[in-house]
Amino acid sequence: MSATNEALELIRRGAEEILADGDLEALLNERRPLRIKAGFDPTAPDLHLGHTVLINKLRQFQELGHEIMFLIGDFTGMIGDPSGKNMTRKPLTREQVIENAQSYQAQVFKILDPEKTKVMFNSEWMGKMSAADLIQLAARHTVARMLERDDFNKRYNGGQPIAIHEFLYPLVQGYDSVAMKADVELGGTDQKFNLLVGRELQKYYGQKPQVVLTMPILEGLDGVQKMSKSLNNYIGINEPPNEMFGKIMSISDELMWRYFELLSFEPIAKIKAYKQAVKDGGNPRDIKYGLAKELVGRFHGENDADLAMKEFIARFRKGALPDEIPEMTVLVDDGGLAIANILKEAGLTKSTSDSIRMIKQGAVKLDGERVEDGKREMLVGSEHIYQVGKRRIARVTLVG
RNA sequence: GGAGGGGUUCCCGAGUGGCCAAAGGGAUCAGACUGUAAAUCUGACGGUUCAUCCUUCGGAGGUUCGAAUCCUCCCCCCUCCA
Repeated sequence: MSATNEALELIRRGAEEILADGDLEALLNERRPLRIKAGFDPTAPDLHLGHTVLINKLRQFQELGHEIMFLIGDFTGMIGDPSGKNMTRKPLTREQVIENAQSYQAQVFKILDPEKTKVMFNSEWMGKMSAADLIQLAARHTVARMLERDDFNKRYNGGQPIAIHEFLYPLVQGYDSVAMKADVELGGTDQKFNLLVGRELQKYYGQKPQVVLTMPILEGLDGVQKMSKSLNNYIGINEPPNEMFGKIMSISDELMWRYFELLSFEPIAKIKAYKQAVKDGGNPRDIKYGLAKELVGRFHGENDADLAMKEFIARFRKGALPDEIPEMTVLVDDGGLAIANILKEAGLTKSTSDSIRMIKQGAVKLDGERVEDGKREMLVGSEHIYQVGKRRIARVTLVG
């Protein structure tokens, strides 16, 4: 396989769409570091694995020796991107933008090599643009074409307001490509329209139109809806190793392959081999261990990943207690307190009713022994390990 | 401004005077099983002094022995017309 073909295979991995694929091949054949652009709204500083799909792709380009331009849309952030939203988003203040941008970088450099990443801000050129320039830019696009964009279309037909400045957003994003002389721009599938505007504008400004590469939106833990914080089906990249490991192990065996494709750096051939192994009767669990270890290792280091795996096996396969059990004290008024109440006070259950339900279901253990009677009183001064289900554990001391 | 439809427990959604703490689904949690916090099956899912009593069905009043269900006013959302 030629170097170009090898690169193409890597770049195409997981990609939803590449426009135009032929252009990409031609670019790669130029044998020079390509200028790869990806823009980020400085709004969400709390990244989860879903966000990393795109960043991983950037990293692949980086490894192939291309120049990554990480664009922070500080100027556009002050406008507010309406993509995929049905409502006009409220703009950010200058301070928020700067703060978010820094937090962004700290997280992104867990994947990208900071030495080889150029961080740019679009206020650099947009801030200098005159009103006349802007109107000229706006003249490059028609209302009808803007209305082709799905979300604009829906809102327009649905009688929802579209503010004029929202039309400017794709134009500004497109102009960024001009200012940056981008060879390739990456974005989520929801960004496709905006990315294509970049091609149009580059042509107008006498540049070769950028190749547009869109990446799919990653499904969350449920395997159906997109990963997002508000749906609470996400794995945050700043989550503690044990938590992250457990969450990855909790995805379905089927979803695991999707995560391999989009999140793992293992070569495709190896993933194919895994699939075959499972087909031949191998245990998908063991392969999932590998995925969990790789991802935890990426964000916390190999050591922590090893520890997380050991703890997972000990706890969930062998039913052992975790290494570190949170300690807490519960204040008791008169000598003793019923177990049901202790669980509630210790925060192991939501309410006394919840405690009673859990006990009924056989979920509660006291020093490893199943609790049958929630009314049983424990005395002041006693110290025991209370457990609700497999995951909620605390060493509770009663004090008077 | 006019006409109509609607706001129910985390979400969707049934319920039109007592059998309603409120069907069903989703999410969640637990148990069993297991090859994993997969899959599957079972159960729980307002609070409490737990076979009791209390608080919930947009808000405030009212009718009634009794209301999520009927009446009055108010707030919010949607559809059609102007």
